[in-house]
Amino acid sequence: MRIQRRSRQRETIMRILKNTKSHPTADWVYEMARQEIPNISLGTVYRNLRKLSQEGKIQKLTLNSSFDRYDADTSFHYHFACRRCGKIYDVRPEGEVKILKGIEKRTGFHVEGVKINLLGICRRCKK
Amino acid sequence: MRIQRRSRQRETIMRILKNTKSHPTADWVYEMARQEIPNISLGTVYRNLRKLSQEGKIQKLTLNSSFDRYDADTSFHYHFACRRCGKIYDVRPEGEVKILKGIEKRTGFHVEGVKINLLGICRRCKK
DNA sequence: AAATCAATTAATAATGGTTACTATTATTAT
DNA sequence: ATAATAATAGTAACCATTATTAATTGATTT
Repeated sequence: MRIQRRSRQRETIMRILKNTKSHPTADWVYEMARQEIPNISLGTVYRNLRKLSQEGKIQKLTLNSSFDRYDADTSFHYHFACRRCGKIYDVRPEGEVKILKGIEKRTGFHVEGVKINLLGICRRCKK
Repeated sequence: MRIQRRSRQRETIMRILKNTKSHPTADWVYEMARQEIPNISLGTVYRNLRKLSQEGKIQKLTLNSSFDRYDADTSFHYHFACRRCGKIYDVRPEGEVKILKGIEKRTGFHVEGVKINLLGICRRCKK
């Protein structure tokens, strides 16, 4: 496609994603979008999530192999999945960014992207 | 199942995985196993890969969302996927292990597992 | 404002990796 | 050898995602 055209569906999907921190699945976005656009198609949700992800406006998360999640926060951060409650938490990086330089130096690879996924028990479930 | 029983199929799958560094897919393991056991079933491959993974004898990698890969090296290390040639490289950790302590300290989470997946261009493809 | 044209959509079929099912076979203990 | 049951082969089902297609819609041009 040459020209980007606006559509109510895509803008709704983008707004839904921006207004949540829950790292939702495509199906969750679909259900939310249906409350505004009852006859929106699931394929439309997937197509726009893919498009937005390719444009770098959102981030696609592949935490487990069963389904993908989406995140409107495109800044560099990690994701922590609680094994008990299933919630996905954001983890802000602190000094970890410089490890990438070390990896590049000793491997000779050009590192373009890093995904750091943590699994464990969140603070709330520990109690 | 209560008692673990031996099977030629599972032992073949385990040996195939141990003898490669290519982080193969289930289908690749299936094709290799068929050279020894021509009528082995793809379901058997999947079932045993899952079982071996649950027992901690192998590692399941979820690099992208389309299919899983398997690794008989269960030691802690990262994976680098070359965007051009598609090869998966192992990256040995150096000082990075201590970042987990920092993450645990500042989040209060109990971190049980970490997956670090890198994407970029490998040294060979850079030339 | 009407016409135009391609991007976008809704609806649905298809895809592909993985899992479940079931009758049969194989392994281990007795 | 027999009994008990784990494991298998073959196949169907599952399910998230993608592709297809005719219809619609949004921006641009006349």
